[in-house]
Amino acid sequence: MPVTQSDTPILSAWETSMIDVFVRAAGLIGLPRSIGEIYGLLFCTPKALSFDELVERLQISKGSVSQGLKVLRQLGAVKLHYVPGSRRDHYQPELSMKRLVRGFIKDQFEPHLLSGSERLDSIDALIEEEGDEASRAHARNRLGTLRSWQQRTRKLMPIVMAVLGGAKFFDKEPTDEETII
Amino acid sequence: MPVTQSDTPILSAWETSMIDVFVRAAGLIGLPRSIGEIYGLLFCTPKALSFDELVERLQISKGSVSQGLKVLRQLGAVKLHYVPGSRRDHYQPELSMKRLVRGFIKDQFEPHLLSGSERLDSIDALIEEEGDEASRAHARNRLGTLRSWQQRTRKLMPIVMAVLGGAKFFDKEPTDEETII
DNA sequence: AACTTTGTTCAAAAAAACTTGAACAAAATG
DNA sequence: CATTTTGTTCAAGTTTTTTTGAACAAAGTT
Repeated sequence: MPVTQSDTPILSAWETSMIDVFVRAAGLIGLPRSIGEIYGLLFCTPKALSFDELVERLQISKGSVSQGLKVLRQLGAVKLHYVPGSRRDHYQPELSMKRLVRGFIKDQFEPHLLSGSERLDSIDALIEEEGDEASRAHARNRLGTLRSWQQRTRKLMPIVMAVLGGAKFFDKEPTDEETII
Repeated sequence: MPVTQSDTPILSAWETSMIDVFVRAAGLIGLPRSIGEIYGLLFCTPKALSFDELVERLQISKGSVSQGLKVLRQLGAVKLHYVPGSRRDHYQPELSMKRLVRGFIKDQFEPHLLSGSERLDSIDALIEEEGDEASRAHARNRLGTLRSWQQRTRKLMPIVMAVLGGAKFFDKEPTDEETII
């Protein structure tokens, strides 16, 4: 008889499905599968989970869990939860969409926007080395378009955060507030 | 003497830098380098470019250009531009940020949101197979959170589009309108 | 202090994504 | 209709990203 994984399934059907949702969502924003799995399982589970429990229930390596939790902590997507009588770190998911989005923007988006501004300035300089004035004029014009896109993106962020924060500037129907914002 | 690529550089310094900006931006939204290069070069160039010109100036394969343009067309990020007296297709970049963002959302985002709704419904069913009521209650609660996130994401999109459309709901200082919206 | 527990690091392996180029299809030209 | 032009497709090759697991560090126990 061949060695099978285990007789008791480690994840229930609904947990597997819900984790799948998070794996896909992770892919959508450019994060690896394992990170989706970790956050997903934490999201499914009522109590805080330890490092080992994540390794065992998800059947992924310690390395993946370690690096995955590191990223999730950086993003503010998981919180350390002290469990009396245990030396292990226990983790709970951040459930506030606003905080999740803010963490993602701060960590993955803003840095690129910032370095983008500097790059645009250096392109500005390069354009002046261009041969004829007609070319320079066109190049400057396009650079201007790019700068306007950057500005608009920057203005958008606070608005997004405001909307996620529960402000209902544009709501047509009232939202039910039984769940966490 | 070894064979060098060419004596005349195919791209100027500012073009290379600006294309680099688009390559990074492409990476940020999960699109391959080659697509960033193609859109970037079109963005830099005053006149419409043909398939062959893209292959030659970017020094990438026909396959990459073909597939890249296919995706860019789907996204509405490039437009076919008829050039009299030429059988070749010529391409120009979409310069409206609003249209670019709409194309991206419609093509890459909405489908996932939609299929997401169906998935959530099927999870709902799976939850009822769960053993004890306490577990089911928690699972339902989390599913509710997920649904609220989805709703909020959906509500956000029209607001984003409105802001990019030039509406200035939240502006503090007036924007200069010399460049394309 | 020796041992155990807990978690991190990082080189190598595996998997996924991207690019290439040759073969092919479609349409225009002579 | 044979030929050339133009662009697509897709299997194979390349590069990048992700995962693994063994070695290691840090801190707690006995």
